[in-house]
This record gives sequence, C-alpha cells and structure tokens, in this order.
Amino acid sequence: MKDVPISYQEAREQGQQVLMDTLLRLATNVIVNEGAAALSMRKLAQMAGCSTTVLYNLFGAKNGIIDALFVDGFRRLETAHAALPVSADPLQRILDLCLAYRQVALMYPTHYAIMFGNAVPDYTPSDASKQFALKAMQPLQEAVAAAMEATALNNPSAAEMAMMVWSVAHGFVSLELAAMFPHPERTEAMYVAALKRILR
Amino acid sequence: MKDVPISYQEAREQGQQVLMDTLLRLATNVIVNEGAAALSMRKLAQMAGCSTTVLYNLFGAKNGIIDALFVDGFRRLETAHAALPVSADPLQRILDLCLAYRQVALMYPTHYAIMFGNAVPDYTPSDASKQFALKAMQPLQEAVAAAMEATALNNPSAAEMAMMVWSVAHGFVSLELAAMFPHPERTEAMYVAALKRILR
DNA sequence: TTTATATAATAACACTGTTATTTAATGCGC
DNA sequence: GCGCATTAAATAACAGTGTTATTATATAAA
Repeated sequence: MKDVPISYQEAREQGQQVLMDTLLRLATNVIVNEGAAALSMRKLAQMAGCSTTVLYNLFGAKNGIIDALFVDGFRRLETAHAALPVSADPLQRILDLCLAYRQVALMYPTHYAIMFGNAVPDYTPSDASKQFALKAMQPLQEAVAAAMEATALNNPSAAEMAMMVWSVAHGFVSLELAAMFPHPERTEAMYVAALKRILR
Repeated sequence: MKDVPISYQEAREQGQQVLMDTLLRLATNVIVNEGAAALSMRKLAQMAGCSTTVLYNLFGAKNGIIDALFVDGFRRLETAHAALPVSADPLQRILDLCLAYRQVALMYPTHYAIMFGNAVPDYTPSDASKQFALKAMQPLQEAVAAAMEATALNNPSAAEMAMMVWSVAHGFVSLELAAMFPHPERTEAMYVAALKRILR
C-alpha cells in the first residue's frame, strides 16, 4: 500500500487527521439526520468507538467541532458556487449563485442553522472561520461587480411585495447581528438603499 | 384597594396571571442580560422564590416560557410599529417600519434570536404564536399595499451591492426555513423577483 | 531495559429539562 | 367548626449534557 516509510510523528499526525475527518463525518450525519441539538460528545465518542477525551484532545471543546462544521457548510457553498457554469448574462450569473445558495441552505438546513441561525447555544465562529465564510461569498461579490446593470421586472402583489421587504429586513439584520458586515458604520445606509431598491 | 369581592376561582386565576407576568419579566431580564442559553428552569424558579413545579404547572414546559417570550418579542415589534407617526410619503412609511423593525431587533437581540434565530434548541413556535407574529407584520403589509410606487436611487459600490444581495438571499431563506411564507409554492418565484428588484 | 512522556479511558463534577413522589394547604359538605 | 377530598407546591430523583481531574496505559527516548 505504502512503501515510503513515514516517521512516527508523521504517522500519528496522519492518524489524527483521518480520525478528525471521520469524526466530523459522523457528526455531520448526526446533525443532518437528527439536528444539531442531538449532537453530544458522548454520543459522538460512542459512535466512533472511543472516549470523549479524544474529542477534547482533537477539537479542544464541542465548539471546536461545531466550528469545523461551520466551515464545512461554507465549503459546500463554495463547491456549489464553483460547480456552476458561468453564465454570459451577468444578472443571470447572480441569480444562479443565489439559487445555488438557497439550494445548499435547503439541502443542509442544519449546516445553514449553524452558519447563521445560532443552532448551537454559546457558539460563535472563530475569526478564521468567519474569514473563510466571507471567502466563500466572494463569487457573489465578483458577480455583482461584473454585473451592475439592470433588467426588466414584473409587478408582484402587495402581500408578496411585503414578504420581499421583510426578507430584506430580516436578512440584513441577521447578517448584521452575526457580525458579517465589514463596515458597521455603513450598515444603516446600505440597509436603506437595499429597501429602496426592493421598492422599485 | 378593591371593594368588589371576587370568587376564589377568579382570585386564583388572577394570582396565576400576575405570577406568570412576573416570571416572564424575570425570564426577559435573564435573556436580555445573559442570553437565552443562560435561562434555566431552576434559576428562574430560584429568582421567583418558588419551585420548578410551579413553572411546569403554569407553562407546561420550558418551551412554553420561550413561546411566551416569542410573542412578547413580536408584541414589542407591534408596539414600535404602532408608535410610529404615519408618514404621508408611502415609501417613507415603509422605510419607517423597517427601521423600527431593525431598531427593535438590535435593542432586543435575544428576543430576535428567539423569534428567528433558533436561540433555543428544539423550540418551534406554536401555531397561535406564529399567527401572532404574522399579525405583527401586518402594518408593513398594509404600507406596501398603500405604496406601490417608486423613488429614485443612488448607485452603491459593488461590495455593498453584494452585501445587499446576500441579505435578500439570507433573509428570504431564513424566513422560508422558519415556515413564515404562507404560500410555499410561490416562494421561489418571489425569491427570484426580489433578487431582480434589488439588482435594479 | 528503564525512565519520561503523551495519550486514552474511567469516573466524577456541576449542570440541564423533566417528572414521580411526598408533603402541605386549600375548598367543600356536613 | 370539623373531617374529607382535591389541588397545588416542594423535594428528590432520573436521564441527560459539557467538561475535567485522575488513573491507567501505551509509546518514545536514554
């Protein structure tokens, strides 16, 4: 299988890595099938056939595992974005990205909840993980920068229009509370601008 | 103080009502100052000077308390909306409502997290509470119905534009996951329409 | 081979929501 | 006013949580 001898240190580190991967895969199975609340250290340890001490050695704490799932969720987003054929129409490009965004969110709602919805109490993403999250949203940013031109639009009903406005409000505020905006002093102006835009 | 005699039954019910109110006020203090994760049944019982059994008699379970806080949050939203002077400009009216929305969310982030952010694991609002939530958003719906005309807009930067698009996407998806949309089959069309609108 | 070190397992601590059991207090008929 | 039935509250327990101190066990170095 492998004829290149590796040092004991390397072997141990490699073993740790694959162990971490399998543990994260097990954790993913749990949160996908049973929700984030069903993920406990004891259960995960039991599934892996080890003690909880190993988990604490590898991940520091439960939040370390959640943090790994956090970046895993954004990695799925990144992958979905990367798999998209780049449309010639800039507006279509943005819509494609947002549709992929929604698709990933609906396919992995628990990941999405961990990413934005406070699925785990007392968890906040680390700075490195938050940076990874912003990096995963970069294609959208680039697409918007490449687009910047408009298309036609049809008139929705008042009720649907209200839901759109609510969506903007809620989305904006949620991201703000999650500290996803790089320039907090610009947030309110952007908020108003977005609302004006959605209102035709 | 009160010269109208009330039956024992009424007195007990009245006592229960004020007890529930004070308990909810205590619970609000806890989640505002220490977050939703810090709210435990034992702590709340200890603060009130009673046993946890009383809490279960009054609210059924912890989710009953959370549910009361859920409608309490939307009641604050309702109050803030009601306190607004009704602007003559329909677009300004909508902006006022959304700004009040944001203000309430930022002032009571833990309530907001309970309302939308899954702050408490395994809690989902009851049907009655969800209906109350939609009722609290009715002024926005009415304002949009009354408006339906446009205003001018200035051009934001690409980065800010991207954040706006992200906000729409996230807000939409979050509300969808929270089952706040009355017509699920229309959601995707509304989603695309909102995105097109935000893109000018 | 013996010693030092790092790793994993066991068991415990301080919590959590919830509930069964016991205890106290209350309202009602006589 | 007294005894009984019902209701409510307190105690304590159950099953679970994240985390950690302690113990034992392998592994690596001398």
